[in-house]
Amino acid sequence: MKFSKAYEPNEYETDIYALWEQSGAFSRKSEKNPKDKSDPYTIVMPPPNANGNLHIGHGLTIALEDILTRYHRLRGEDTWYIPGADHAGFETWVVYERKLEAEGKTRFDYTRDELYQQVWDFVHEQRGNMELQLRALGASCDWNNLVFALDQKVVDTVYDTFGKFWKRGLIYRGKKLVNFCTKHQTAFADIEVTHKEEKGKLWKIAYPLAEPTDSMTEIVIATTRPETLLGDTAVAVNEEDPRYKDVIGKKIKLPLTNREIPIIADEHADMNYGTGAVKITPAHDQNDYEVGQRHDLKMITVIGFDGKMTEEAGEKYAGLTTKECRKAVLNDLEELGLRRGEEDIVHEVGHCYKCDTVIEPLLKEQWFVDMEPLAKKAIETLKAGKIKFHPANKQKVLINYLENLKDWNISRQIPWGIPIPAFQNVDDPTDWIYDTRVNEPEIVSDGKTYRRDPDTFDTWFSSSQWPYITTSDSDKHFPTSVMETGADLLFQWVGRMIMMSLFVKDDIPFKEVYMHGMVLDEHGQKMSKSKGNVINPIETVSKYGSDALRLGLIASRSAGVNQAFSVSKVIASRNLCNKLWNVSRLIQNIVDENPENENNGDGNKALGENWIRREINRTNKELVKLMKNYRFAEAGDMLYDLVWNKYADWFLESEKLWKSTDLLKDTLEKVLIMLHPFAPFVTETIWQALSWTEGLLINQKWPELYKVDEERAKNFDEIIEIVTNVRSHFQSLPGSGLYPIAFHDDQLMYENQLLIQHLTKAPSVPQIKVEEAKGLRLAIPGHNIYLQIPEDIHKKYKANLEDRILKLGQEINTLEARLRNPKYVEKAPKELVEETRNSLEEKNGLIAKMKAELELV
RNA sequence: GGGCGGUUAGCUCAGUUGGCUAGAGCGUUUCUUUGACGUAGAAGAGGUCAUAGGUUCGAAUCCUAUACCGCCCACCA
Repeated sequence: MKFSKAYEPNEYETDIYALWEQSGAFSRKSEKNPKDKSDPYTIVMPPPNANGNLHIGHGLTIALEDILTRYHRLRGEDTWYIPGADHAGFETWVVYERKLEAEGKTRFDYTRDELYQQVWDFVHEQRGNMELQLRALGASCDWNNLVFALDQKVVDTVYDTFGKFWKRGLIYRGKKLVNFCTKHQTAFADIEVTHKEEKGKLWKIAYPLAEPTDSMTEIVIATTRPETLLGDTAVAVNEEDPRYKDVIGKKIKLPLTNREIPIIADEHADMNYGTGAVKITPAHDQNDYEVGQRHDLKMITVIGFDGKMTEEAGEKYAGLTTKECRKAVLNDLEELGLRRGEEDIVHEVGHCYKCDTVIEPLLKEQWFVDMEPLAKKAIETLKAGKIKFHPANKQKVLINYLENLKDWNISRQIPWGIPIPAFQNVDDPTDWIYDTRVNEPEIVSDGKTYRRDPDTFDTWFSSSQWPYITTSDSDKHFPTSVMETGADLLFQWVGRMIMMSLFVKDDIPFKEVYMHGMVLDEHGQKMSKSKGNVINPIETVSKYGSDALRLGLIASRSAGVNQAFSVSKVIASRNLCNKLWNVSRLIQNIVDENPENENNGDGNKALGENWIRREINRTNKELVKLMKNYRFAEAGDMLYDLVWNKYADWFLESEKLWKSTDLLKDTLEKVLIMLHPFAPFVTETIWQALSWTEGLLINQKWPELYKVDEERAKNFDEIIEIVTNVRSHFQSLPGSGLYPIAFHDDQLMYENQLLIQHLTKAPSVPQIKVEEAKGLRLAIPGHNIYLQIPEDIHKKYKANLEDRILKLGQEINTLEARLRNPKYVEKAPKELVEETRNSLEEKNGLIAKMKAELELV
C-alpha cells in the first residue's frame, strides 16, 4: 500500500476493523489456547440498548474501555472485553407503544405473549445498528460472546437468583405505595423518579371539629394537594404542640364527605411548618402511608391508575383528572367558607424520567426485595476497601446511599422484559408460588390452579447480575478487572451489581470501578434532544475519524467530572493522526531509498538517537504508571507530545541528515505500539502500510526499554537549547536574516556543526579564535557562541540585549533572595538548595559576559 | 435540609504525596513554497491560579471562612 499525502480515515477504518475481527484478535487467549497461563484482564461492556443508537456518552465509554483493553492486550494479558445488548425494558417499550399508537392500536388489543413477540421482532430488526456503531468506534470486543439481555443464560440466572431470594425470604409481595406513571401504566423504583423543583401553592383549609369545644371549632391544615382531601383518614398533630393538645383523639368532620376522621398525634407533624396540623392520606402520600401504618388507619384510594378520581372520591368528583378535581374541591371549599388562605411555595415533585408526567404514589401489590441484608454485606465489603474506586470519593457516596436504602420494587407492568416466575392461586389470592414455567399462563401445582403474574422484572434486576452472567464461560475472568461506566449509574447499577454478586457469588463483581462524568455540549450544557445540542458520535467519526473522536473525548477529562465536549480537541487529534501518517510516510521513503542501514549508534548522530531512545523510554514508563491510575488524559497528552514535539520536530528532523534506517524503523514501531490503544485505526493502518512490518499491530508486544547513553542524550538537550535560541534571534533580529553561528572552545559545537547548521538554516557554523569573537553572544551557560551579525544590526538590537540582561538580573535576584533565607537553606531538601546554587552561579557567569558584550556594542 | 464537585490564558481544560520560570489544545501575532505533513514548520504575546485569612523556608496545591456555578440525595405537608 502506498501512503497518500493525507490520512483519510474513512478509506481505511472499516477494512481495518474487519481485519482485526476476522483474525480472531478480539477473542481471549485462553479460549484460543486453553493452556494459556497469562493473567486475565476482563472488562464487561455496559450493554447499550439493543434497539437504540449510540450517543456521545457511549463514545466516551467505548473509548476508555477499549484503551484499557488494547493496552492490556499489548501487555500480553489474557484480555476479554465482553460486549452486550440490553433489552432496555421500559425504554424500548415506550418506543414500541408509540409505534402502536401511531397505528391506532393499544397494548390492550393484544395478549402479553403477542406483544412480547412483536417487540422481539421489532428489536431484532433494529439491533444491527448499535453493533455497527460499536465497530465504528473501534471497540475490540469479543463478538462471539456477545450477551443479549434476554438470552437464555440471562433468564436462567435471573430465575435462579429470584428463586434463591424467594427461599431465603428476601422476596415479598406487598401492597405498598409505589411510584406510578399514569401515562406509561407502570411502577418505578424510587431511584428512577426524577425530582424537580416546582412552584406550587400551599392551601390552608379549615376542617371543622365534629364536636366543637369552647376554644376551638376547627383545625386549619395546609396542603399542596387539596384533591387528596377526599382520601383523608386522619389529621395529625404533634403531641408536644400546645395548640392542639386538647383535641387529640377527637374527631373531625371531613368537608365534602360524610366521613368523620380522628385527630391523631404523630411525630410526622412538624409544629413549625404550615399550621402544625397535617391531613393524612395514606393511599396517596409516602409519609402519610407510614403514619397510616403506625396508627392502623384506613386507606382510601381516590386516584386511580388512570390518573383520574375513583368512585370512592365521591360521585361528584369521580372521573375528573386530579387537576380538574383540585379546582373543583377548592371551589367547593370556598363556597363552604372553609378556605383560610394560601401561600406560594417551591417544592420538589416527582416526575416520570421519560414523559415528565407527575408520578402518583399509588397503592399497588408488587414484588419487593428486602434490601437490608444485601446492603449490609455490600457496606462491609466497601468499608473493607475490597473494591477500588476512581474517583475515590464515590466509595463513600455509595456507602452512604446503601445505609439508607429502602426495599426495591422489582415489578414492572410492561410486556417487554423477563416475566416474573411467580404464580397466584386462582382460589386464594394470597397463595403465591415460585415456578419458572412462565411460558404457560396457567399451571397446576399440588392439585391447585395457578395463574401467571403478568408483570416483568425491572431491567436492573437482570443487568445487576451482568458481571457473572457474561463471564460464566471462564472462571478465571471473574471477578472482572474493572467496571467502567457513567457516574450517574453509581446507585442504580454499580451498587446493585455489588450487592447481587456478594449474595449470589459470594464474591465481588469487579476489583475496581472507574466512573466517567457526563459529556456536556461545547458550552457546558447538558445535551438533550429538546435543546438540539446533541452531538452524534458516528457523525463525528465520519467527519474526523474514529481515532480523532477517541483522543478528543479523553483529552482534558478526569474521572467522575462532567466535562464539555471540545471540537478543537477532536480537530487537534485528527491533526495528530495526520502527523503520524506523514512521519511514517517520510520514514517509509527513507527506508525505500536506503534499505541498507549505515553506521548506527555511533558518531555525532548518536546524540539524537540516544535522545529519542530516552524520550521513548520515559514515555513508556510514564504510560505504564498513568494507565495503572486511569489517567487517560495525561497519557494522551504525553503521546501527543512524543509524536509531534519530540519524534517529528526534533528526532526526525535531525535524522534527515543521518537516515539511520534500522533506528527509524525500530523507533517508529515502538511509537505505533504505544499509541495504538489511543488511536487504534491509524496506527494499524500505518502498520499494514509499512513495508517491513509483519502481522497485526493489535497483537504486538509492549516495547522493552532501550539502553541509553544518558550523556549523549543530555548533549542533544543542549543542542535543542542552542538551536531554539538561535532561531529565536533570527526571528527577532531586525531584517529577519540568517547569519553564521561562530564558536570557540566549544566541543559540542565543534562536533555538531552540520546538525546545527541543518536545524537553524544558518549559512555556516565556523570555528573562530577567542580574539575573533564578536557579534551577538548567545545567553547559554557553558557555551561560547556568537551570531555574526553586522554591526549596525547589532546596535539596533542593543535594546533587546538590555532587556535580556534585565530579565536575567531579576532571575538572579530571586535565587539570591531564596539563598539568603537561612530557613530555606536549612529546611529545604539538599538537592534543591544545591541546584539553586548551581543555577545562580551559571547565571552570574552569564550576566557578566553579557554585560561585557553590552560595553562592546 | 444533607452531601459532592467546580472556579487556573480569549475558549475548553490539565496540573498525583506542597518545590525552581503554572502547562496543553484551539484561537491570536510575526516570519517561512525547507526531502513527510499548510490538517504544516519556526518564533512570540497572553495568567494578581474566584475572594479573604491561616499553616509553611516555600501554597494553584494543605486548613478556615465567603461568593458564584453545577450535580446528587432527602418525606417538610
